[in-house]
Amino acid sequence: MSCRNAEQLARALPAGRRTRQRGAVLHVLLDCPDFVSAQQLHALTTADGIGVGLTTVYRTLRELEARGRVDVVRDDVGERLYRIRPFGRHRHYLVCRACGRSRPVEADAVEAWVDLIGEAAGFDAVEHTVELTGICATCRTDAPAVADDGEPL
Amino acid sequence: MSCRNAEQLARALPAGRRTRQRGAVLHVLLDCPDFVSAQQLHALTTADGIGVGLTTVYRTLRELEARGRVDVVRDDVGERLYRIRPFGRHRHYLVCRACGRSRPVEADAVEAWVDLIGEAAGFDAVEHTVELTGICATCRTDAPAVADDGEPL
DNA sequence: AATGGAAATGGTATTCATTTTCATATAGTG
DNA sequence: CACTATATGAAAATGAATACCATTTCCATT
Ligand SMILES: [Zn+2]
Ligand SMILES: [Zn+2]
Ligand SMILES: [Zn+2]
Ligand SMILES: [Zn+2]
Repeated sequence: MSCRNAEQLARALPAGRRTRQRGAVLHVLLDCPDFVSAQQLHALTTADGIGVGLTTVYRTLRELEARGRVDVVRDDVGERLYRIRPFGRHRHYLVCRACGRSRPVEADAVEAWVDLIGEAAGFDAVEHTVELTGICATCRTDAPAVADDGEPL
Repeated sequence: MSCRNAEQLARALPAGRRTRQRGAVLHVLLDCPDFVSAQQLHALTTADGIGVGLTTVYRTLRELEARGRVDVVRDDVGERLYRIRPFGRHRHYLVCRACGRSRPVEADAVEAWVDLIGEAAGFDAVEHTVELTGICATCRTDAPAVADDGEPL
């Protein structure tokens, strides 16, 4: 596997200690253009020969999530999928249900809306989850255009 | 348990067959002002003496979800929580992480945003999940105002 | 370089929501 | 009433995520 910008980001992640395992998870994560599950990460590190325990993978991801270095979505089964957060600010994604490819979307409008709603309701520490899924143009033309069930949410 | 408007909505739910069990689940659901889990529903119907199998509860909920008669959120553990959808249109909620109470929020802005994003990206059948959590005014004054971890998403 | 204690690791066992299976019961029609 | 597609539900399976805990490793200090 090739390394793109591991050094920069690895240095930008002031977690607890610098261990071989955390490095491995980060390394793999940095080379994943799309969302991956904990299990996939575990398999990938193993394939790399670095071998990180499943427990540690979960722990590292939770750590990263708490520090806001990854974005998290859930697939249709409820499984958590992780992706390195490109910049300081968090992002929201539009994920294709057919091929799984995702693209970040411009969500300033939503961020503003969230602040407004929270304030209006008198809530503190408001957090939000926003997920978009659909069928991308490529998959629509490839596949028989069946929406599986067709019920738009 | 008292029944509020079971008749109206029960008639408004053109599922497959009209069975005692589906009626029971609906009945309980209609009397739940806040989100409940499948397990809770199962317990409630049992407490009512109506006794609906857990399998059937799950099946009924999936049915209701497919027909858009319930809104669904996930708690922090990933567990699904259901709530009868007040009107035809789906709603989004602001849920208190401390007491669990929820209130629907005005989300037209988000609905419009979703349409825009989906169209711009050339995606079909775009679905969305929007969840807001926070600490309500009541819980803030009651509890030691600790944000648990304090990291706003 | 040696040390010591706190932090991190990871194999295994466990939890627990949700799904599958499949034998039985029932709604609804004629 | 008989008949059949449909629904039910107990039990078993699934699988992500967590708990446990003995062992290892980082790293500030001597
Ligand atoms: Zn696609
Ligand atoms: Zn956001
Ligand atoms: Zn509250
Ligand atoms: Zn919506």
